Amino acid sequence: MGTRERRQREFEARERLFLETARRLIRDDGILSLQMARLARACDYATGTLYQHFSSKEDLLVALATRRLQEHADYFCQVADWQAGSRERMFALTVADFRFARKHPGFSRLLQYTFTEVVWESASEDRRAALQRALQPPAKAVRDIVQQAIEAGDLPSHGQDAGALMLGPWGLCAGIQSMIQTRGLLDGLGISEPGRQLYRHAQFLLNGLGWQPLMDPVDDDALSALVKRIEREVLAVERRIRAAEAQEMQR
Amino acid sequence: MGTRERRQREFEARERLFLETARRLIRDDGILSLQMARLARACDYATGTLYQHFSSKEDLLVALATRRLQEHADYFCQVADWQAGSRERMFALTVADFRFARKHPGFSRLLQYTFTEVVWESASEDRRAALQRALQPPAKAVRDIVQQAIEAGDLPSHGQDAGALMLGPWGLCAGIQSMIQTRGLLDGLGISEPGRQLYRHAQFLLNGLGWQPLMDPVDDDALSALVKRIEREVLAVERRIRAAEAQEMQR
DNA sequence: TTCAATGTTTGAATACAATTCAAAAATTGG
DNA sequence: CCAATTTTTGAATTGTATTCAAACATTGAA
Repeated sequence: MGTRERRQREFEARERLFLETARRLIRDDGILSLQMARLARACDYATGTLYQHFSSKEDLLVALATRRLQEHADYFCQVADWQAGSRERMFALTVADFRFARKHPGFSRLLQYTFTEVVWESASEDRRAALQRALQPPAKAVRDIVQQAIEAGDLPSHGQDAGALMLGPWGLCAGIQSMIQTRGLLDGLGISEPGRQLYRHAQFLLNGLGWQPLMDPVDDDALSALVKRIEREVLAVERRIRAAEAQEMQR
Repeated sequence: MGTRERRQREFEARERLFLETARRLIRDDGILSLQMARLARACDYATGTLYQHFSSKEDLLVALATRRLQEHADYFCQVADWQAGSRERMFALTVADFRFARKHPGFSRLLQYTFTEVVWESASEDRRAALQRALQPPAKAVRDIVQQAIEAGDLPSHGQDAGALMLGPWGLCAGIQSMIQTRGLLDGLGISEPGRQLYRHAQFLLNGLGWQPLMDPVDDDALSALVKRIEREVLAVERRIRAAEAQEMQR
């Protein structure tokens, strides 16, 4: 008797409904104006029901970030599987991350907000753990690229493990993206074309790590060509995901 | 008749009182439990008076971040004046930033929170502009180091201006620090000693930029010695600042 | 089928702070 | 000294997150 399982499935479906609706509300009106009561109403449930799923608003935000991160992660993992040299694939992650942020600006802001003490510490331990779990596949994808690069002789290990080596490219990307997010910040510092700068510095760092083949980050033509090539591939991946999503919708 | 000026001075003094008290309250109880009414009471003023200074709680947080940034900036500018090679000075900024974050963990979290859409966009235009102004001196200090390095032949300009070149080291530092801030995040990814990793990757990036003299970031002894040396100098600067502050207190 | 026990949903009530604003107090200038 | 003006006050207002007692639904034993 699958009553318990059915219940469980229904509960999960309702949670997805809440999260998807929250996402839509945030996309339309911003994080600032998300209200628990409105969200519940928009899903035709009472406020209290929402609290069966999420212990607080912050808890919901972390859950939302986790869900979006999973999509981001799929995207990421597929980029990592791209048939190309290890350095190109590593760089492609930076491009993918940047483009994802461009395409879903709300998500990047939500993630930035999520990792803030105020939100992170107000969420439940379970939600934090779930987000950490969602972080594992993309982290593994990156680590694998690093590992393969070491094994192929493209990257000297420097006596470090793959996790340590990936922190730099990841941190660089996250840091610059976060600056880009903050309206007016880079303009105020007189820095233009931040996306281009991100790409350049990612290449500078890979050069510094001795990741072969070295590339001249200020050879704009070569860099643009590479980004274009990656975008073609990334777009293809995106289309595949979108198709898979559409199929799931139909079910 | 200096009545107006006196008023002005008193108003500014009161604002400082509010900000210093807010800082203390946040240090003791965290950002989460800062309450406008409590803060006003702690300063022996009515809630309404607080709103003469700050248009909202977020406005106050941005003002607070600005004030702390100014201290950070002094620290920074003095590090930049340190008598040493351009590369050592550039790296010293990373060390200074990391140590400042260690010493004032609340500040780093506040800054992270400040640049979040939720806070940044809720603050008044004036406060945002003030924060941007406070960012100019440290930005100039960094730019100057880059500029001097180019002029001294330590760093190829790559046809880029100093602002563009500093974005990488700055972003790397900000990104990794932000990850360190989020409790459990790096542990969950199996990354240990993140401070050490930050230093290493900063060096990798400087190497990638071709900033002379190149250094081996995984020569732990050399790196530790350099950090120790910088800490000695940085500590000296800190003491000088602390002395200046004490003097100001007496006035 | 019936019914007590158990679990779930509801939304009005509660709680909590941020923000406002009318009245009181202080200051100014004539 | 006083009327006009500015500043301060803190209780009232407002907006929302969160709770919880009552209503409703489900289950499984008799």
